[in-house]
Amino acid sequence: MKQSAHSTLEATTPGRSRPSPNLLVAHLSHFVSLSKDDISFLETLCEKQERVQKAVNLAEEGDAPSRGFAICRGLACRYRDMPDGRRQILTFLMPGDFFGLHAFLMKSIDYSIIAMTPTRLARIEQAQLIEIVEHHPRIVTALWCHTMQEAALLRERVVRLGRGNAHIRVAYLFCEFLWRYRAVGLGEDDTLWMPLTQAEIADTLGLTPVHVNRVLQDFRRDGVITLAQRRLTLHRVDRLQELAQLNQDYLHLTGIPRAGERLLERLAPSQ
Amino acid sequence: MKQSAHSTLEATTPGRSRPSPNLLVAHLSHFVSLSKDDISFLETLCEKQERVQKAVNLAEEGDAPSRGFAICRGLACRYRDMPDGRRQILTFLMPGDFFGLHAFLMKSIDYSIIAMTPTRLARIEQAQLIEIVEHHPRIVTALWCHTMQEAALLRERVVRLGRGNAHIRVAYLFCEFLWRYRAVGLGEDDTLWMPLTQAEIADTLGLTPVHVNRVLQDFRRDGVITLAQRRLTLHRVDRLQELAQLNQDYLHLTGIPRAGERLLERLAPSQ
DNA sequence: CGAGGAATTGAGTAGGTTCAAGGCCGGTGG
DNA sequence: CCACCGGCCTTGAACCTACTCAATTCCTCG
Repeated sequence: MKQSAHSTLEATTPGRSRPSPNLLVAHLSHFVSLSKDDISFLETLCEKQERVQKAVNLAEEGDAPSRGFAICRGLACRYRDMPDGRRQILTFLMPGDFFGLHAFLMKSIDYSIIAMTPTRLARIEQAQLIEIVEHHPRIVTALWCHTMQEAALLRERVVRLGRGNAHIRVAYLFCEFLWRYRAVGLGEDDTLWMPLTQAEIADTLGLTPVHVNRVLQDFRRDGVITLAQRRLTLHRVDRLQELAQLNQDYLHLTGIPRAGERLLERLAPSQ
Repeated sequence: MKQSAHSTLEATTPGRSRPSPNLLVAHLSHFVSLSKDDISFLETLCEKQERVQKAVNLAEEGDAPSRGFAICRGLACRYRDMPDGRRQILTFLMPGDFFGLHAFLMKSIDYSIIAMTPTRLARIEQAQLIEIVEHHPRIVTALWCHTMQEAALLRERVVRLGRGNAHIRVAYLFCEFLWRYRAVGLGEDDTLWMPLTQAEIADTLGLTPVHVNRVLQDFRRDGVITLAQRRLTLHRVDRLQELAQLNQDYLHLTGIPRAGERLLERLAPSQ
């Protein structure tokens, strides 16, 4: 029942006809359907984007959390440096992702954030956070869902690192990228932008660059992927997905259940 | 600056003189100071406790999320079964922990929960959740912090699984137990209740029972720990902590920063 | 006292690391 | 236009940590 639910990857966008061109809207709309007002608020957010070069640190371990951001373009990651010089990449921040909105509850953050490519982000000031909480309850709900999704992604990571071999881990990472890109309307077919170097993949999956390289060779030899010039094509997505042991909707994109909606309406009436 | 911050373990209870006998109160008080009203609400919650035997499943992967709970006594865990019969334990639910309160935002849960020992829990009905949101803003805030703490614990897990060898992982697990127990006022000295079997430790850390056994032998030989009859004593906590590469306050127990308090007051006035 | 789960120990194996060298490719400067 | 440089990728060989399989002992509990 559970383990066998490995069906084909689908870009599921329940309650939405087609993904919005604005990636924040596209992402959050998976969780809750937003009002016109919500949408235009998010679009306004994206008007003044900040450009950040590759390899620039957006935050450092130990910092007091500062303002929040939303990623409009590019790729960033949370990571942790180890005493011996190695590092572990924790999570990726992709277009449509938010971060730092809950961080004001912590005195310091336990990870650093770095831009892995040239990146554009929309800063979210306190004033705007307040505006969201006071006037955009559906965005608040969607951001909750976003937080739960992040936690779910971390759990998947733990499972792969704890019980998966190198091939499973790499397959998982590629599927994660494909699914998350599709969730915001990027990566139509099975080809996607994969800006990570093999060393960065290794840092993500707890492997060495050398071994990542060998796994990739295997996948290429088997005709499962093509990867060159930062473009990754997944032929045989089904095979990869099965290898990665991913089940449908692991991103929890199918919206909140009926009971949850009723409860929410009770807690925070939307109109 | 950051990496070298490995000082000695301390049971830090900022803003609170001594931990409350009620473990929910003790836990949440680390994040926000609760009012008398908040405290008596939590105490009332614990009056009708549900007893659950060892090895009983509290939830199954794929289930629609049901009611929430708080753990009053015992130990439970979230876990995931693998297709090949192995399993990965994701997180531990210890006395003072809450779960299922945000789950109503998801259509199904991606993990199972099982009681690892005889456990007592306080069920949290929807009505009570509503009461919390409407009348206990400080509890709401503390529950947010609790969620962030859970995410931080998952990140630590990823780091250990990704970049730590077996010794580091075991050392980390023991430190996590000690710190979390201390956070709710259990485990005064360096001795604590460790109900996990070696197989369960293995399932947590992505190892085999055999290898866990060998690591434990090493630690015993070096006089770092004593472990027998489910009682674990950490002599040389400092050594373990250094091995585990844990920095101070990784549980984020030192309360929310001033700026966060002001923001919260603005968003949800506490009186 | 018996039974079954848990812990322990040994020996052989394998997946991934380490170290090291060489090749590819894009960018830069003369 | 070409030569050089540096980052990234690739490949080989030796090594090592942790796994596998299997047998034995220890505990605990009925």
